[in-house]
Amino acid sequence: MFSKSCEYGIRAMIHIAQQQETTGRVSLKDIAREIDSPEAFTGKILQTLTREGLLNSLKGPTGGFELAREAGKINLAEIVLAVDGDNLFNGCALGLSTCDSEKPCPAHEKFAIVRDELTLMLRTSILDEMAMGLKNGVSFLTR
Amino acid sequence: MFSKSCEYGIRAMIHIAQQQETTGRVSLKDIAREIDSPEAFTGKILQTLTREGLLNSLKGPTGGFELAREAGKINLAEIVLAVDGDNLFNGCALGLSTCDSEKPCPAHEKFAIVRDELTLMLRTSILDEMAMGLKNGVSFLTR
DNA sequence: TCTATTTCAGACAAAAATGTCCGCTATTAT
DNA sequence: ATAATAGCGGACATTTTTGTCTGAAATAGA
Repeated sequence: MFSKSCEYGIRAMIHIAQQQETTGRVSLKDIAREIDSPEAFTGKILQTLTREGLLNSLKGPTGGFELAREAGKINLAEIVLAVDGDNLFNGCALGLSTCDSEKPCPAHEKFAIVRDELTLMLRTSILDEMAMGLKNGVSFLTR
Repeated sequence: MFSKSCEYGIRAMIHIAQQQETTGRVSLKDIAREIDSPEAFTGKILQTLTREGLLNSLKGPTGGFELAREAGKINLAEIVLAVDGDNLFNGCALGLSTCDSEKPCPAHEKFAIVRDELTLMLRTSILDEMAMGLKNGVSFLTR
């Protein structure tokens, strides 16, 4: 569904949202440890998220990452788009480049419905709600 | 969403379903040409589908592939499962190995709903209906 | 200023997915 | 029988994804 990079990216964003409320900026080392991901590789993904405007970063001691906007205004769809691009949202399920409602593939109609629901679900999955769940012990990020 | 292998596999199965009604067995060469896929690679995927019991194959002149069951009794979920495995149906959206309703990831609840709908959509996408759409010019497999 | 810390950038490495090639086997037709 | 055809199996090649390493740049604190 999502690439490994995207999985790490989402987990990192949720962790940052939950962590920065109490401790401010979060370091790569802390993030990688908490979400159980390879540190250097996660660094690359956080760079991407920073370039895409979803994170701010600061170098040096006390440096680290923080959300570029408040956690109530960032949703999963943005993160997926930033890391994996728009293929999940726009691409044909069967990989056809010409598939649209004018010239649909055999799965187009049914697939469009599910994809729209997936898109909606991602757009309505807000970081602060997920961070809240983590804090309350309702959900977990441990593998 | 699906791997390239899976996209080719689905397109091949739909083409076979539509083609075999009139011409019987369908050759790899014909399939690869019609669904615009690399021939040798597609051959590997058809071997998998044959091993998984979704296709029958026959060697030699007049050989080729045919559906192992009638097209009305094969759905997309079976093809996806045969080629890509069960990760799409069972795996955690964030890649956590421990994620379930007991110890859910922050996206578990919302994601489960969409995934169930995707599963249902795949189960109710039947080969003969899609083959029909192709034959009637309602849908297309050309890239 | 000097040092320690932390992110950034680019090169490099390993693994997985995608794709190719070739000889073998089974089957059909002559 | 023999030749031609078409799928099978395994090795090999390429590309993409995933992951690592190193040195540079920026920043904070002593």
